[in-house]
Amino acid sequence: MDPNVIPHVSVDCVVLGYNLENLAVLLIERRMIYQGQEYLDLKLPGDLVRWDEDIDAAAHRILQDLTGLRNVYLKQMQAFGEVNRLKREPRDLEWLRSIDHPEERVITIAYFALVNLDQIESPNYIPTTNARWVPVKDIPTLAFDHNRIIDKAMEMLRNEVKRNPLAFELLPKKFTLTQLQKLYEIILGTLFDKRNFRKKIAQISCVVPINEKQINVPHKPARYYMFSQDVYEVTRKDSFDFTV
Amino acid sequence: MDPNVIPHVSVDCVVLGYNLENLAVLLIERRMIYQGQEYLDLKLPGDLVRWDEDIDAAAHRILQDLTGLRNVYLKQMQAFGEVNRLKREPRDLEWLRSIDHPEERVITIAYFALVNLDQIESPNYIPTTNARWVPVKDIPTLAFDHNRIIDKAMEMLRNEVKRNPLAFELLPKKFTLTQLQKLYEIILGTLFDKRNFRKKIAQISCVVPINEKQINVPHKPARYYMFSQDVYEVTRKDSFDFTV
DNA sequence: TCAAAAGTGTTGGTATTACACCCATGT
DNA sequence: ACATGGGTGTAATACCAACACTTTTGA
Repeated sequence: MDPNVIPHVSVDCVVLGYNLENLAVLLIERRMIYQGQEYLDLKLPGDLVRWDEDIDAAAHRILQDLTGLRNVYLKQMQAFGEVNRLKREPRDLEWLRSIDHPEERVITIAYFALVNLDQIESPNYIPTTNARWVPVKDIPTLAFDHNRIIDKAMEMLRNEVKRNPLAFELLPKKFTLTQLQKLYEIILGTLFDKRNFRKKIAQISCVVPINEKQINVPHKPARYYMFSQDVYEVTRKDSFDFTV
Repeated sequence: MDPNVIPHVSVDCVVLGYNLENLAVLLIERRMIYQGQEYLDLKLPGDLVRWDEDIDAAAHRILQDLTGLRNVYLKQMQAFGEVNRLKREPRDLEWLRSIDHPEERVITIAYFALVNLDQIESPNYIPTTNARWVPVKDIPTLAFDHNRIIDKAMEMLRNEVKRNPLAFELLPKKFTLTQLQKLYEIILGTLFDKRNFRKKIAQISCVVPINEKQINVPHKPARYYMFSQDVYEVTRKDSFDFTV
C-alpha cells in the first residue's frame, strides 16, 4: 500500500464528453479472474488522495493522467460514504485485494468534468490507461457503486445546465445554434422549437455570433457562435437563465 | 485516539434554525488556553466518522446528540478537503492536540440541516454540549474553515429554497402567509409585494389553507396554512417553482 | 434541380408587476 | 376609538408557446 496516500479517501471522476453526436462517459476497464472465470468490468477513473494534495488537486491529477487535459471544467459533486459501497459484488472485494488495497472502507468524493471530444484528439479506447468512452445511453452495470455516482452526475448536469453556462464546455469553441440546441435536447431529454430557442439565445448576451460560416456543407451554411466568458462575467446578474 | 473512528474523515453540520424572527446557526463553544491567553472560539458541530457508520448516519448522530431531534431535514452539502483546512490559526492546531486528535489531515463532509426552533423547546444555550444558537447576521470568525462552510450552506439554502419546499422545514406545522413571506424575505434578502406573493402561493397546491385562525392577536387574525407532503409528492412535475 | 439544414415573425394566451383600501381583532 | 396586521382586485406589460415558409449551399 502506497504510504503517500490517505487510505480511506478517494476521488472518482465522472468525465462527460460530447462529440456533437452523443454524450459519453470515460470509464476504465477492470479485467480480473475470479473463481476461475474472467471478468471485464468497467469503473470510474479514480484514485486515493495523497497526504499533501488538496482533494480538488487529486481530481485534476486523475483527469490529467487520463486525458492529458488541463483547464477542464471540473466540479465537486458530493461524497459517497456508505459503509459497504465497495462491496456490490464479491469480485469487487477480490479486486481491491489484488491491487494491494486494504479491504477496508473508502469514502469517495465524486467530481464531474466536462470535455469536448472534438477538441482532444482522443481515440475511443486509450490502451495505456485502459480507458474508453462509453455513450451514456449504453452504460452497463459498473463496479462498486459507480452507476449511482453517474446517475447523480447526470442529474447534476441537467440541473446545472439550466442556470450555468456549462453547455459550452461540451462544444467546440465555435458552434452553430443547431449544435447548441441539439446538445440541450440531449441533456434535458426534450425537444425545442427552433425559433423559440433562437429567440431565447438571442437575449443571452454572452453567446455571440461571429463572422464565420460553415464551409463544405451540402446546405445553407450556418453561422458560428462563441461563448464569451468576459461578457458572461460582467453581465450575469445572479445566474444564467436557461429555463427554456 | 478513539479506535472506532476513521481518523481522517469527519462530518460537520450546519444546523439552521428559525424562530419566526431570525435565522440562527447552532455552534459549539471551544474554550482553550493558548500561550497563556484564554480563547473562546466557536465552531460547527462535527465529529469523526465511525468505521461501521455511513456518513449520513454520522450526520444524524451528531444532530441527535445535539438537539435530541430525529427526522430533521438533513442533506449532504459537499466535502471540504484542503490540506491545510484545519490550520487557520495556530491555536486551531493546539486544540486538535488537546483533544487527542492526531495533528493530521481531516477531510470533512459538510451537511446542512433545517429545524424549526419553536417546535423544539431548545434554550439559546445548551450547557451539556456547549452549543448555542447564533443569529446568522452575527456570526463571528470561527475556528478552522468553518466560516467558509457556513457561507456555502447559506448559498445552498438560497438556491434550494427556490426549487424545493425547504422553507416549511423552518416553520411550525401551521403558519400564516405573512410568516411564510417573511421567511422567504429573510432567506433571499429581498422584499415581496404581499398581494403578488399570495397569488403565487395560491397556485402552489401543496400549501393548503386550514380552518383555523390565529387567536389572541391584537389585529384581524390570520388564517393558518400547512404544507402537504402528500399533495406535493403527487403534484410536483419536476420541481417546486418559487422564483418569486 | 434536388435534398438538406439555415434562418426568420406573428399572434394569442399566460404570468408578472405595480399599486391602495377596507376588515377583524385586542386594548 | 384606535392601533395593528390581514386580506383582497385590476390594469399594463412582459414573456412564452405554437406555428410554416424562404434561403443557401453541394451534389
